Amino acid sequence: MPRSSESSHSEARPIVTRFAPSPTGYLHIGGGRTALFNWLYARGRGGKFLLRIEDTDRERSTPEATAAILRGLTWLGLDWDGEPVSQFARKDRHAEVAREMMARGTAYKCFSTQEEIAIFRAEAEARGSYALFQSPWRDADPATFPDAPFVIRMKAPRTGETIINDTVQGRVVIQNSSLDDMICLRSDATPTYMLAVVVDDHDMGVTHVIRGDDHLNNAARQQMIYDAMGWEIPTWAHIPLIHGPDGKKLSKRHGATGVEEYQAMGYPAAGMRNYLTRLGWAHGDAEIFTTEQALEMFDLGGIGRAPARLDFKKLENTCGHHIAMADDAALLHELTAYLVAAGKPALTETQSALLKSALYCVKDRAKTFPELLEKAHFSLISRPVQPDEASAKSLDTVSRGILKTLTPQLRNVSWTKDALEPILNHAAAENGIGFGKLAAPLRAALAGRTATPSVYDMMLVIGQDETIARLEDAAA
RNA sequence: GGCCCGUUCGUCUAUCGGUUAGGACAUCUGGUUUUCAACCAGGCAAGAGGGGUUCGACUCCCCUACGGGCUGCCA
Repeated sequence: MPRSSESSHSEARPIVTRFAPSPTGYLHIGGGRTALFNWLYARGRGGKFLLRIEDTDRERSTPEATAAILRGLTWLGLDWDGEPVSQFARKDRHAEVAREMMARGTAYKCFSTQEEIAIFRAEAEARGSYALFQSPWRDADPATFPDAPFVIRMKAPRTGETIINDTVQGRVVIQNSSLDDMICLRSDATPTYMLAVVVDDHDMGVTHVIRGDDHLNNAARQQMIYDAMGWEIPTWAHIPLIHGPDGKKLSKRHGATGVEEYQAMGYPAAGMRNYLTRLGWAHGDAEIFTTEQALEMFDLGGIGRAPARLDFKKLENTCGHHIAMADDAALLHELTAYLVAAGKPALTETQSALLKSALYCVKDRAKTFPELLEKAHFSLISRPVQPDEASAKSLDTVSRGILKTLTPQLRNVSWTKDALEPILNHAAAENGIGFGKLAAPLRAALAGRTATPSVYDMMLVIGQDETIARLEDAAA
């Protein structure tokens, strides 16, 4: 089975993908990647990307979780077509399909109670074997039906095999004898996941089901429903889950698992998209690319079959490239959103303006927003500058003396690097020190830090008056 | 237990029977330097193990080991 054959469907039909999370918590990073793959595949081909909230589990579904998932997707820059579909709202349609399956003879009423099933399983276990539950009602005469609650079960074929032609996993053969008659409609007439997902995907016109490979086995059961209804089977693409650095399934103990946590840590969305796209997918040697390029390149054939591990170092590196590539205005805008997400104080107008003019000399040095802010610290502070412990050491008596004689020379110069350079070089030479020795107290005076952008850049960004004032403060 | 999927440098991966097994991140060394970075040059580093098939296997088949998933009136 050649993996390159992406679709058995006609190329003319527009592609429709979907992301279908259950609203039981925040958007997991793995879910975010699944959504991203679906989005890239559809959007890159002029197709539609739909959103469906699988809220049939009324116990665990919450509107807060739905809101968090939508926020997470929005932050990642993934937009969906139309309104999100509530699966629960479609329960009547699901029940209707279950009844139609009965009419077609591909489903039946089962009156076995949960207790009976539990006993059946316990007995099998006691014998040391494992047996699928076989309902005695599968071929029962309706005349014998009791007046009791029932579920509707799929009348699944007991022999033969079901073949999943998966774009990622290849040809997967499941023996029908290993599958039981799954419940489609519960005794309270609500649908199970297995039924609902098939009905909804069919009704929504989904052409490509791209989801985690924890659903690979489920695909066989779902395909049976497609067959039972005579519906066209979508193209399957079961992608491996993301694992933690230790190779185990990604969980809380590995650190952040929620997409919004990454926003709060200060990773730019574009970098996150790039990293997540490359995690488990490759296109030759392409590493750093824009979303437009990703849209252009993304294909199902490039998805690997092995689970990938999250690597924060590479995430940071990727994000660093994207911060450096970003447009200043856009970067400032995202930085502002980051401050909100991280619960940090917003920038004043003055700070925003100065930070924006400082971006050119800090953005290619930062991998995250906190780092960017730290590098740009000099542009955000106001006098008097409070030097940190390390930088204070370079403001000794000798250095202050040098600053004292240097400062007046800065009053009547044009404020350009070309004009400033000879003055600072001369000051260093005059005092018999290297430029590095002079730069240290300047950094302390201008930024209160030892690690800063170039002293020239800082001087140019904060301007002549502020520079002189800060130097005078430090020299005093 | 049964069934299904997976396994290339530490990590993400390229390779789709013939390559000195390539790139990126990380790491190490050197260079540049005004601190931190960035940047430049270079180094280290991989086909889980065992059987086949073949003139030739990372690539195809089988077994084993390890990892993951499913096996619910959860999704």
